[in-house]
Amino acid sequence: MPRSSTDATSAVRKRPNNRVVAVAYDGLCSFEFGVAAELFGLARPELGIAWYDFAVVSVDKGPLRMLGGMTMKAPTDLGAIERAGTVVLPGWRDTDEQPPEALLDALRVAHRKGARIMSICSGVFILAAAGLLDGKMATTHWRYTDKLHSRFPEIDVQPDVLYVDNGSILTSAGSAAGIDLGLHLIRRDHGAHIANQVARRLVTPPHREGGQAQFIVAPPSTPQSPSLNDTIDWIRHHLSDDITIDDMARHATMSSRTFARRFRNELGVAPHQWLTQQRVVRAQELLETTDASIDHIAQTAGFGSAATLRHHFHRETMTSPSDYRNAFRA
DNA sequence: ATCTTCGACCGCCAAT
DNA sequence: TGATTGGCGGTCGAAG
Repeated sequence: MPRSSTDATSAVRKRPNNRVVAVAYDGLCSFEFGVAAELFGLARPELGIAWYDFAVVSVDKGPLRMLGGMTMKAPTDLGAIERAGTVVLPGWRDTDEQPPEALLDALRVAHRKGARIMSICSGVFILAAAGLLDGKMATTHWRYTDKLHSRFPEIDVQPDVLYVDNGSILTSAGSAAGIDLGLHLIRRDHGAHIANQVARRLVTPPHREGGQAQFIVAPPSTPQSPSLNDTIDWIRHHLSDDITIDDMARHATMSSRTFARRFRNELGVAPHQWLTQQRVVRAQELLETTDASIDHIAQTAGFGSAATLRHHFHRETMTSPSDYRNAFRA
């Protein structure tokens, strides 16, 4: 699994800059913008924590036309981008149009000052134009991957992933993958428990919640078969048991070879690898919400020993279980 | 740190 | 004819 430079300690960052700025423009992609507003702009008092401070900045003077025929207004002070902790690029109106230099400058400054920048769908072309993706892995909507690759050959385009996390530069595929990437960021900031509550409010499919892998592979390209979904639910309810591929295949009433193949096609990871990711997520939740010992959590999450838990935990999150607990259970 | 064992994964291919 | 299935075996990595 490819790994690239990342701010591995982001999970234990001390005083996060929680200002999130979404970049609007004439011809705004309404859905992608809506994803950003919903995830970061909706007040969530029920979580009992300080949520993000969400703002919108436009590169064009209003009124801005939005996809769907509405118009909106937004302030145009691009300085807000340079002060943001997180910048969201919710698409771009035309992948062939060079974004305004003022915007690219603001993004470069923000990046230099440590801000995270995430793109949804065609928003990746803005990051690319700013040169912030050179030598890095990135993704976008499958309709644009070829164009992105030919226009920016120095970018390592990943066509088959939901999103790519380079630490401070994050890109996501088709519109809805922006939700997955946003949840991934929220998980980095606030832990799996909070992120799962947000996901539940959004009613997104649970198996897309994933772990903290930097690299989440493609969503289903074929219609999901009901038996596979049933089996996935079954596995999620039996994480603490010893489950082999044969057990899974038997539950799905398929041969193990066919099960493994179908599983990989639909979820993008091999069955056991996915199982391990789910177990790490379970361990994260237990670390955040209980005072149980690491040993006990390891057993409950289905790992044979605390050493095994630590091994996989570190691989997925780049931190140790106890550091993780300290960061999210203050 | 190193070794052994065992299961997972995946390419290949024949059968359906 | 093309797509799907499932068995085989080599390789790799996890677990202890």
